Amino acid sequence: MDIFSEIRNIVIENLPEIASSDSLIIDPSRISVERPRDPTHGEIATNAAILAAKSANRKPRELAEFVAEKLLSDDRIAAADVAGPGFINLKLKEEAWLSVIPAILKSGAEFGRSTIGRNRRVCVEFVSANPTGPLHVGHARGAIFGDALSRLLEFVGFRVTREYYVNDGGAQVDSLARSVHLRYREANGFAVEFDANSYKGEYLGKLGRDLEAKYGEKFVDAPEHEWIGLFRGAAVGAMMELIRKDLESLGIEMDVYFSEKSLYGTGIIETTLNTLRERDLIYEGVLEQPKGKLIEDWEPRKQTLFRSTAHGDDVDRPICKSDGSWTYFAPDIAYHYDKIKRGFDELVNIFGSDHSGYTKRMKAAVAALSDGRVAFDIKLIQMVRVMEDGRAATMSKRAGEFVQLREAIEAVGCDVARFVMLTRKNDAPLDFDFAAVKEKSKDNPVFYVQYAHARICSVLRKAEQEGFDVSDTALASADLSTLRHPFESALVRRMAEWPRVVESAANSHEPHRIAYFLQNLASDLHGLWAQGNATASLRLLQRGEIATSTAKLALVRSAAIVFSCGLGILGVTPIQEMRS
RNA sequence: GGCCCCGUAGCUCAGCAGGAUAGAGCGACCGCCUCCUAAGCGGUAGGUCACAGGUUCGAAUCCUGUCGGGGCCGCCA
Repeated sequence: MDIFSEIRNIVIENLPEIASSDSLIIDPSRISVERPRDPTHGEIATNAAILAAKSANRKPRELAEFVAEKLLSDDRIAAADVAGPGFINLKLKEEAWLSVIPAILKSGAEFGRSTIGRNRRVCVEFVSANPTGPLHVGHARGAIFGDALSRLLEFVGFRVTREYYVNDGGAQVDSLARSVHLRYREANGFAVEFDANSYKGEYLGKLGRDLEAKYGEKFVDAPEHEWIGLFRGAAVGAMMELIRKDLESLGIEMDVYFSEKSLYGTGIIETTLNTLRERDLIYEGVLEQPKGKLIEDWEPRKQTLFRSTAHGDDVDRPICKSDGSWTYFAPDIAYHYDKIKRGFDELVNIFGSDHSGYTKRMKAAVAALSDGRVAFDIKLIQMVRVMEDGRAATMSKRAGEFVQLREAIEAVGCDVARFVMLTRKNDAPLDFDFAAVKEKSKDNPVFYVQYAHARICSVLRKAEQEGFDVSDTALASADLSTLRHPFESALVRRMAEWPRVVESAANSHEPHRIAYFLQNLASDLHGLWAQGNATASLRLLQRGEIATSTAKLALVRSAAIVFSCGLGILGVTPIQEMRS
């Protein structure tokens, strides 16, 4: 049940009649039905008459009056006034708002679920960190964002595949293998001599010792080609195991780990490129030197290029290096072609913001290979600055002094980490402040929301002890007519917005909206609660006032359901009581 | 030189595919516990929405340009 879409439907139903002879042509999606900022403008305002006036060839205000009159006949609408350039400001009967409470109690965690996904299949690719070490806090943001978005999309009716693209085919994993070899030599009693490309992290030490235990000194002085493949495989396997555990500690489970290496030597890349070649999107050519960026040893070279400019990119992109081997772009194209062939209706990629220059060519490739049929969104995740003692900690993977995800999770807990990471829009930088995040106060949004939920659980426990039937079925049939106070009304109206918040968050791929909504909901709840301190009649539990108390319990219980549902989308466990 | 993101209150940020007088938290100031969890609540102060044009009945929101911050730009992924 979404009261806003119901009202919206009524409004639209009442539009065609007035314009039937004049061929009403407006885009229904432009009609807004929403709560105005200013409460003096009613409770729900719509611009429908303003938009319709043009095609109906009538004056907006006049048309608005006409529609308003008709809307009044609906038994949910208490008042319909025309204001400004032709807005229709509606006031609903209190019962119409209150009906959201039994609706929530009856549908439980399903309240707000929608079908806008229409069972379409969407592939959400996220993390995809190179398998060269454990995840750090920066990766965690993308991981949490991707998982929360996946949950959100599932909630609105998409069939979601969570996917991790493992970059196990490039030069980086060779460097990794060499670093492991150094550690292996170390385990054999040799001194390690790292170079600039080495991964120096301690986490490779154990792997070196394991390999020493298995192979002794067999590969200590052996030529690289004898051990590189073996070491690379062992290293990637071990690193992916680390990463899998890190994700697990965040409550994330991927459905598919797709290996880049699996694309090589199978003809898949060649097939993909042939598909593009048939569309005249592959050619041999020479790129110009990028202006404004000095490249020491630049010389024009003939390369195999992808005509990404045909699909909106700024320059065409190389898919072969000068020695003829693939660039990273070639397997990437093949990988996305594979996604398309697997039948996804939509693709979403979560990238670090340093990939911003990569999005256009990727979109060009998907558009070309799917003939524009597959929707493709790329969300760029901005930096996380880890703050400790008021200053930013540094993160450098190769130097091995990055802030490991594991440490952060152990310090603050998975729930806190998840919520905090989702309190910013994806394209805004985020400060992760260890001190603030551990604080148990209003400054900490997680606790603020959790506290609201716990308070409700607390009063429900107490009510049960005092003999109330607090089951959802019992509360759903409560007489709610005593809920008249502004704080109670505010909470009800907030909950009524939940379904549309879910939809807008899902449509825009912005899970942070859920987090913001929950903070507002918590604020409404705490406000109501505190009123009970000053005014006895606003206390939720009142001796002897069974009907009144039951109505209030129904109100807050439905709020608890919304909290629980919203936190569930964020992947955060709602807690029952704050006392530890 | 080009491309992408960002610029909203002292600070950190929301603002829902344009809507009416601009929102929250923190910080500042003033109040609220013999009473369900004060880990909370109420109130006051604080903004030419970077700037200049344009589209529109209507712009923080869309378009163009300027300034400022960040990221990226063949043989790393």
